[in-house]
Amino acid sequence: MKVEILTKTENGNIQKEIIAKIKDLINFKNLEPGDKLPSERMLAEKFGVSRSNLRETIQKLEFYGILKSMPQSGTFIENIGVTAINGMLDDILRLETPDFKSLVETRILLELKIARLAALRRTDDDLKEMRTALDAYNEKVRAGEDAVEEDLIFHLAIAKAAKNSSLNTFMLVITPGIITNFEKYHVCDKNQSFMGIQEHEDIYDAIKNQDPKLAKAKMKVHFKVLYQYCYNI
Amino acid sequence: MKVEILTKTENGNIQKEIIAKIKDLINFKNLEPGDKLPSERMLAEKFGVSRSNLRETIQKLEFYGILKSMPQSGTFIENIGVTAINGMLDDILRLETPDFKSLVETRILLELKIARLAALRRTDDDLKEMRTALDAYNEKVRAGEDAVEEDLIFHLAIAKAAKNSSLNTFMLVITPGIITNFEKYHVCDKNQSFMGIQEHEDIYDAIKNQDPKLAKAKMKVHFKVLYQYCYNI
DNA sequence: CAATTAAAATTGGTTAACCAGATTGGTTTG
DNA sequence: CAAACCAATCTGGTTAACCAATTTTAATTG
Repeated sequence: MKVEILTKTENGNIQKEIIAKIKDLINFKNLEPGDKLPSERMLAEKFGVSRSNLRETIQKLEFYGILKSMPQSGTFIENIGVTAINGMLDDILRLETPDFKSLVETRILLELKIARLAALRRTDDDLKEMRTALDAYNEKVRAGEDAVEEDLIFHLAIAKAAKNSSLNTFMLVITPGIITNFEKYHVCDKNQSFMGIQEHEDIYDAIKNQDPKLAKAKMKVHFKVLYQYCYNI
Repeated sequence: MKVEILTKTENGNIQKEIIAKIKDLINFKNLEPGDKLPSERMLAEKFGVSRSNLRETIQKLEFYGILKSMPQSGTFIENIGVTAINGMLDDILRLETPDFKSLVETRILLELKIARLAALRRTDDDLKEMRTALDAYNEKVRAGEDAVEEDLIFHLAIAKAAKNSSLNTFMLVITPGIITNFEKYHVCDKNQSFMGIQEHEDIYDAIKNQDPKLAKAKMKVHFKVLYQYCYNI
């Protein structure tokens, strides 16, 4: 029931080892925020790992805002306190690969908010894109074909209309794991797709009429089956 | 008002160019899901970029579940339809660096859900960790010192208790941007910290008593000031 | 002795060479 | 003729050499 996302299954362990060693370095050597880390070459040798692996790990910690590499200068500890850094590093080390349940739970949360925001912020162009996606979906379903992709496109169109780039990014990050599991466990069968037509139209209408409460409610209906399924798996 | 997160400010543009070229390749050469991409060396030359840049981009698309590299074998297109891939690639290309407003909006959404889940799922160990973090926070505030870090640790402890790894990851991803902006715009002044003591205690009590609704409500109170601030910036 | 400047060493980033394993095509063999 | 096998080749991953810019050091000069 594990999903390969947000963590590299391969280098994951070696990366975690490196992160732990960096944490030790910061604590043991009493490095303070703003201080410079030893050079990549030195650290790679000290840790007994390749420089490329070390660089990948540093990039990951840059992504989490803990380190910052300056070209031809060095890698620095971001200007947040050592307590916070320790807490975040512990969390990163403890992070597991999200299971399907986590993904679905999170997706529903995101999509409910997105529906609300989309109803509030959608432009006419957004609406047009949603309509196009929805038509493509309906056509596929009526033809009795698989429409998981078209479904996805519709939901991404809504996300775009919500005008929140963080939410958009998270939707994208979550999506592949969802799709893979859908296909693996055959979550979407034909019947559900047919029900989906009306549910999608309801969501679309609510967003069109700029009714955030209704949009969220209709999205909730849409996810009800998925929600229950996810909790019985 | 831009935050350096979720996108590399530097190689961002070159990466987007590469992604666009990969998209063209898939569409123009009619590559289907499951197909193998040309080798890294070939693509690097064809695109006129360095192999390392190409590899970084491929890893990013692997992260989004669009490509999959197999050692000593090749890079393959994941088994999702070409429509979905096009939609996702478009989205990735359009992704902006989240602004502060997006971050705060998303953080509040995540934290409200997290508070609810934590109240439902917290173990006694979780509670102990939260208590420790909270004590550290209170002490700092009462001493008149800055307590942004201790605040963060407390919130991360709640997130841990929510037992949802996706939500945990997203909190971590969002956090650095929030901290940076907090410091930049002096969001947290001493008065707010003092109010924070009671607010935090309320959240803690609700989670301790396993009252999800109250936990969410108290978290909402806690974020009210931030929310308003965020919408007036 | 202090200020200046130039050169040498150090830095992260990039490029090219190398590696082990998977793939492939042709050859051999039953 | 088909199946088994082996070597040449191609693959992503790794390592080492290289680059340009920065930082440090030391020599020079007023």
